[in-house]
Amino acid sequence: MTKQREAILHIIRSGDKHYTADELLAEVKQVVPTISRATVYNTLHYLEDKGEILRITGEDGCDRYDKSQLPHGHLICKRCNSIRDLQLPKIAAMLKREIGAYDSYELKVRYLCPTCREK
Amino acid sequence: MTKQREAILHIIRSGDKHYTADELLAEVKQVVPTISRATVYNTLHYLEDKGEILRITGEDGCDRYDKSQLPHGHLICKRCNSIRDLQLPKIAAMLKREIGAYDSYELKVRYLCPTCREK
DNA sequence: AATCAATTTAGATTGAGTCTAAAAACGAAA
DNA sequence: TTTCGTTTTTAGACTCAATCTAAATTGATT
Repeated sequence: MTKQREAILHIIRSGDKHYTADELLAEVKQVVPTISRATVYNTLHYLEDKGEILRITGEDGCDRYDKSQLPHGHLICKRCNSIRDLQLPKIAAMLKREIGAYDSYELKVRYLCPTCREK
Repeated sequence: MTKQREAILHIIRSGDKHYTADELLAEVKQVVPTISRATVYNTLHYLEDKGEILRITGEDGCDRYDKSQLPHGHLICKRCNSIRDLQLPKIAAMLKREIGAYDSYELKVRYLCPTCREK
């Protein structure tokens, strides 16, 4: 585990933020200033393959990353594109009942987040 | 309704294929050879706003379009990437109960399709 | 220390999707 | 049908997240 990968994983694991690759790049640079964009993507793919993190394909055309390994859905604000985790324990049982065997699911719900609703 | 929009909507509505913008462009050119890429995107956004079609954000970085207006999920084969519609009537009620107000949802389930399972 | 494999780096490249400004098509009203 | 204003289409330039490349660096093993 190189210091670059260590730093990226540490940032993703601390807090509940769902980072884009560019946001991560900016953060990691404070720890490893010479890090390049390619390394961030490289590391994200590596961690995704290992099952350490989860990729969320965004509707605004850029992916975000989630620290959680547990299956869950996402609430995505239609105004600011912020993401919040959404636990729906009954989904898994429902899918198993309706489909039978499956590997994983991805559930994205578009809504207006509390912050944007106030404006 | 212009002939370009008519043609695009007709292609989407005939069959169960989930087209990408580029696939649609190629198809529509056989009917309206002068059509441009911008018109395809323009029309897809127009139809999406009107609720005539549904956009599916793909994990491979390009969107696909679904003729159905009714909210539903998608079964995506992990081997051949084929897409099948998945009707789960109980989802909407569950989401409303858990979240409250929301705009739309997108549910993608990775699985092994019957055809690939045989091999 | 020497060597080979894995990783990082900077910058170029790709490609789906967007933007722009001019041309064309459309619709209403006289 | 002509006129006039609005909407749509068109070709091509542009954007930007993500990928690719090839050279440099780092790491691990003996």
